[in-house]
This record gives sequence, C-alpha cells and structure tokens, in this order.
Amino acid sequence: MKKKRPSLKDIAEVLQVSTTTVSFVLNGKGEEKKISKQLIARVENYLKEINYKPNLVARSLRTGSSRVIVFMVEDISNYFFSKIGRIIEDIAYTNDYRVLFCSTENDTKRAQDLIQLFQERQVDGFIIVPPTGIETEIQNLIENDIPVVLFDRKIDTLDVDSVTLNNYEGATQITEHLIEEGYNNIAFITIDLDLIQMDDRRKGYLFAMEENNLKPNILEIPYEMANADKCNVAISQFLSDNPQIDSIFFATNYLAQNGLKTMSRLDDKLIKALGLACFDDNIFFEMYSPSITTFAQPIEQMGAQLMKIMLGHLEDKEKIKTKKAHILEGKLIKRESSLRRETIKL
Amino acid sequence: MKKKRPSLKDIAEVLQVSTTTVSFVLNGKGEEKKISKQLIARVENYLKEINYKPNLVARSLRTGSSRVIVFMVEDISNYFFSKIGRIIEDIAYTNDYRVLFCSTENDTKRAQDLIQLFQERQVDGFIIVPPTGIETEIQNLIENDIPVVLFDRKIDTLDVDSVTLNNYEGATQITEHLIEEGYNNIAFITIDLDLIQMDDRRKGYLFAMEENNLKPNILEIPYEMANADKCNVAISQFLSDNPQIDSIFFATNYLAQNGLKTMSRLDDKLIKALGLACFDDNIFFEMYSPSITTFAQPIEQMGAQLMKIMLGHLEDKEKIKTKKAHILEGKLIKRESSLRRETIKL
DNA sequence: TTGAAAGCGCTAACAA
DNA sequence: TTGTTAGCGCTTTCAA
Repeated sequence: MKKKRPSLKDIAEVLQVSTTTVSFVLNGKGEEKKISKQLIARVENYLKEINYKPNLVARSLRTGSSRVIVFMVEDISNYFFSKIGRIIEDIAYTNDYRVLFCSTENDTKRAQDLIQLFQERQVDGFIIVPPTGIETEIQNLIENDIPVVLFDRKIDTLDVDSVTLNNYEGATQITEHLIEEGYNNIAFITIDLDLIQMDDRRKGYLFAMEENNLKPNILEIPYEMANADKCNVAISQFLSDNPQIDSIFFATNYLAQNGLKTMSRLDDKLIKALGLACFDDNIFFEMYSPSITTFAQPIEQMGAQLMKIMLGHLEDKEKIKTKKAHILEGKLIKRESSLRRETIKL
Repeated sequence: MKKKRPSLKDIAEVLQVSTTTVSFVLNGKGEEKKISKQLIARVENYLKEINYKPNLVARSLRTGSSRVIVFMVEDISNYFFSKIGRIIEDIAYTNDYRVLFCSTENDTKRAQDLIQLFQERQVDGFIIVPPTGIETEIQNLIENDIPVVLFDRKIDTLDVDSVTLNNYEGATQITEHLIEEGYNNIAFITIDLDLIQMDDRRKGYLFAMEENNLKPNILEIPYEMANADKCNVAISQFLSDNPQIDSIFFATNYLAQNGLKTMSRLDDKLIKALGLACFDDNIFFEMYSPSITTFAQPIEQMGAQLMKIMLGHLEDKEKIKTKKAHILEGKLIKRESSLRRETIKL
C-alpha cells in the first residue's frame, strides 16, 4: 500500500538524465545553467505528471535552512497574539515560509528550552515576545546568524530589531481622555511583572495624572493571579478600600476582562457607575454593555512590520545586527464606558 | 563569530571512538548495545560538557520521522481552537513532539496545499478539523501510514478516528432548556456550511421543537458573512421579519458574538428582552450582561483524548485504520440570558 | 550543455 | 564490545 515517494534519483533514472539536471530544473535554474529548452520542458512535464514533491527535510539538511519561522509568544490562545499569529502566518505562506507557533507562558526556562529545540531543527528565524532573563539565548541566536525580531517588548541590551507599541503614549491618552470626561480619581490596575511595556504604561498614566495635579492610585496584581479567579479578591478588596475611585484604567485586556467579571458579581451598578478603559482592543469590548473604551494596537500593521523585517533579514544575513526599534502608534477608541456621567451612589 | 555546531563525527574524533558509539550513547542505546559503562560515561560527560545538540533535520532525514504533529483547524485565532491547541501543545511537548498549528479557513484548496506541504516535511501525524472535499488527501495520508485524527467533525467514509462533541444532544438540551424557561418562539441562527456538526445541531434543535409541538424558525447565514459585519444585516432583517420570536439559539460562538453586537446596535432592550443561548462557551459569555447561556465543549477532555489517540497511533503504526468515533458529552451552562422573564415590548 | 560525485549529519546493518 | 560504512534525498562544485 505504502508507495514510496519518488526521489530525484528515481526521476533522473526514468528520464535518463542526471540528478543534477533534474535538480536545476526543479529549482528554476535551468536557463541560468544553460540547459536546453527541450530538456527543461521534458523534465518539467514529467515532474508535473507525477506531481513530484521534493523532500524538504533533505533539502534542509543540505542547505542548512528550513524555511520555518518560529513565533514565540506568551500564550498563543490569547486574542491579541493569535490574531497577530494569523497575519504572520499568511504573509509567511505567501513567501514560502512556514510558521511554528509556541507559548512560553512567560516562563524563562520554558522559553530557553523552546529556543534550543527550534535551533536544533534549523529554523530560519525567530519572532519572540521575550520573557525576562532570555537575553543570553537571544544573543546566542544572533551570534549564530539567526535573525530575531522582538515583539511587544524590547530589550535594550540586545542588538535586535523590535516592533512594539507606543505604550507610554497610549496610557497617557487613555488617562487624559478619562480626565477630560470629568473623572479625577482614576485608578490604574496592572500586573507586577517587570516588563518594559507595563512600565511604560504605568509611566504614561503617572505622567498624565501628574500633569493634571491628580493623585495616582495603583493596584498591582501578581501575574500568577491575573488570569485566575483569584484576582477577583484583590480587585474587590481594592475597590472597597478605595471608595473615592471614580474610574479605572486596566493595563491589559485580560485584567479588564477579569475586572469586569469581578465588578458584575460585586454589584450590578458598579460597572455603569465607574469610568472604565483599558489597553488592547477585543471584539468583546465593543459588544459589552456598556461598550468599553480601549487603546487598540494596530494588529495588521504590527504583523506586516514584523514579517517585513524578518523577511528582510532572511534575505540579507549581513544586516542582522541592526537594533532598530519600530514603535507603532495605536488608537484610542472611545466608547460608552468612559463617557462623562452622573455620579451614581454605590 | 559563527561557530559551526559540532557534529557526531567531530565528537567521535575528539573522543577517539566511532560515530556509532556516540550515536548509541546519545540515543540511550548504550546498555542495549553492550557498550562498556566507562565508555558510556565518558561519552555522556563530553556530550554534556559541550552541551551537544544533535541536528534534528539530519535525524529526520535518516529516520523518516520528524516528531512533529500538525494541528490543522479552521482558524487558530478562534478561542475554542486555540485553547485546544494549547492543551495539545503541552501534551505533545512532554512526549517530545512538537506541534505545528495552521488554519484552513475552511478552504479546501488551502487545506490540500497544507497537507501536501507538511507531508513533504515528513510530519508524523495530523490532527485535522476537516473542511469539505478533503477526503482524498486524508485517505492518501493513511495509505501512507501517517496517522490522522479528525476533530470537531467526522467523515464517515474514512477509516480514521475522530473526536467530536455530541452536537445533537447539546442542541436538544439548549432548545429544551429554553422551552422549559417559557420560550416557545425559538429561532435557530446557523451558517450555511454543509458540515456534519452544524447539521447535528440543527437536527437537535428541530427534534426538541417538534417534540414540544413548536414551529421551528431557522436563519442560515452564508459562511463568508459569518465573521464580517455583513451578517448584521441578515440578522436585523430576520429579526424585523419575525417579530414573534422570543428567543434565539445561536449555532456557534462567533454567530452569537456577532448577533449580540447587532442587537445591541439595533435596540438596547433587545438583548434583555429575548431569551439567548449558544453553542461553545467563551470567557465573554460569562462576563456579558446578561451573562449568556451556552453549551460548553469539554476542552481539556477533547485535547487529552486527541493526543491519547495520536500518541497511540504514533507508537503502533499497525493500528492506524481504526475508525473509532469518540463522541464526548458537553455541558449546558445555564446563565441569565435564558432565564424566564417578562415579555418586554420591542 | 550535461553529468559525476561529494557531502550535509545522522542511524543502523554488518563486520570485526 | 566497538568500528566501518552505506545510505536517507538533495544541492552544487567541478569535470567532461
């Protein structure tokens, strides 16, 4: 039953030519190598006839390249990352590259293992959302001429390109928008990870508050709790400890989601009473009632930018060590949750 | 800068042994092949010392296996699929397999290309959410002894295992639940794809309606429109054409999301006035106000089941042609959206 | 204009 | 108990 797939050699035999000839034709180098038109046609026809598919593993072994790009993120089932993943996947496929997705869960050890693993498989490039402590591995990659592009977070000590959002500006815009709408006790709920983008968002918030002579109020939730029901405790505790708060700025999408859940359980009116906004848009925020104001990342643009850089590196290995920081601008999407409203007694 | 990674041969040279010895030790076959303990130790120490990583591409070429499993779904950025993907990924990694994710977009041609592509890369197994018309390619895979497990939808004409949900039962439960809550003009909004699971859901709905002497009312939305804003038109048209409707059962998660969006735009009160339920749970539905009743698929169980079957096949190629249909049971999650309520005039 | 042959790094049958 | 060696299927240099 198992029909062994024909190899180059088999074809050469049938056609009574050398494997070299077949290989050249296969790779479109027929003309260049001055193989006669008739021969090229004959080989091409036969290849098409038997629907020949070269063994890509063998090719990789020989060429040292696999035409595979790794997209390593925190959690591939996260809306933002999976959307970006889809865009990258599409661009890659049209350029005859494959994309391997994987999740680090912000676990340094796991990320290190994954990088090693993929290096063994000779992947051609890495697009990475770097967890902390991964510098050495990434350094090692570029030393070995394997292109790396950082995404979502940059690491200043490394000579690699990065594509990130202007987090500072976004956070400032959200905060200022809330202030304009009449809120002045704006809380900032974030996670305790030592990540540059989180820090930028915090700074943006602090800047806007300071500029307007308002007193900042920050709740830091441990990362391990961020996705779990446990963060509800922290949030509700915070709310009852700080009754003066009139609005909340959530530093991430999932914090906002958990926050909304918590608040709806605590008190129905809470969500409508507070001004709300968060980072990272999501189909849900548009549908929610009230719809939620967000700062949207330019997903298509980010995916396109990432692949543009990656494909550039892949074609021209000379320019790997460039360290260009591409900082994209997002967009404030004003929705109901942040509109000026009457104060409702809780 | 670029330090070529050492090969088996290099190591054999340094150690003054043969590559065979190194290879056997590397693959833990030292004892089995009766290599002396001292030699094994010496080789192992050196391997560890230089942190040797074998070239997996070469190994694949030689063994014909890549320790890669493909997970091919409709859209990897879909919540349900990406969650399952994460679970599969974890199980695979602990078994020393890698997972390649890709999206077919229900496009037969694209799916065919992808299967070919991965076959060229010698992947070891496929977990596939099959689009229509993919039978031949899958048949071809199993003829070539490459294990395939179907997921979400099964194809009766193929000799492959499948893991699916009891869609019929789920749809019946949802419909009966709505009826119990006092709704009797229940609309069923679905997509026009000729997919077995959609058909089962429809049948479950029809069965429950018939059993209760109620008149069914079905809106079929073209798949191309399902994800776009365009489906809003169809839905709002349907609603105004059928004012007698008191509740809606959405056949999928994304239909419900778009439906909610449409309704909230049409009329604020609509969502609270109608009884609502849908297939596939999602974090949003719990947070939404009102929270949405759903029929949840047992995600962990599905992922585990899929990998159990796949790993079984991978270990024992003899039993590939089994055609076992694993039909898992989901769970009705009753939430606010389907509770009995007063009729609100629209 | 085409072909022979080396070799990418690894595994495993066969020799010794 | 260990080593020699023939490939896996492909690309590419060098030779003809």
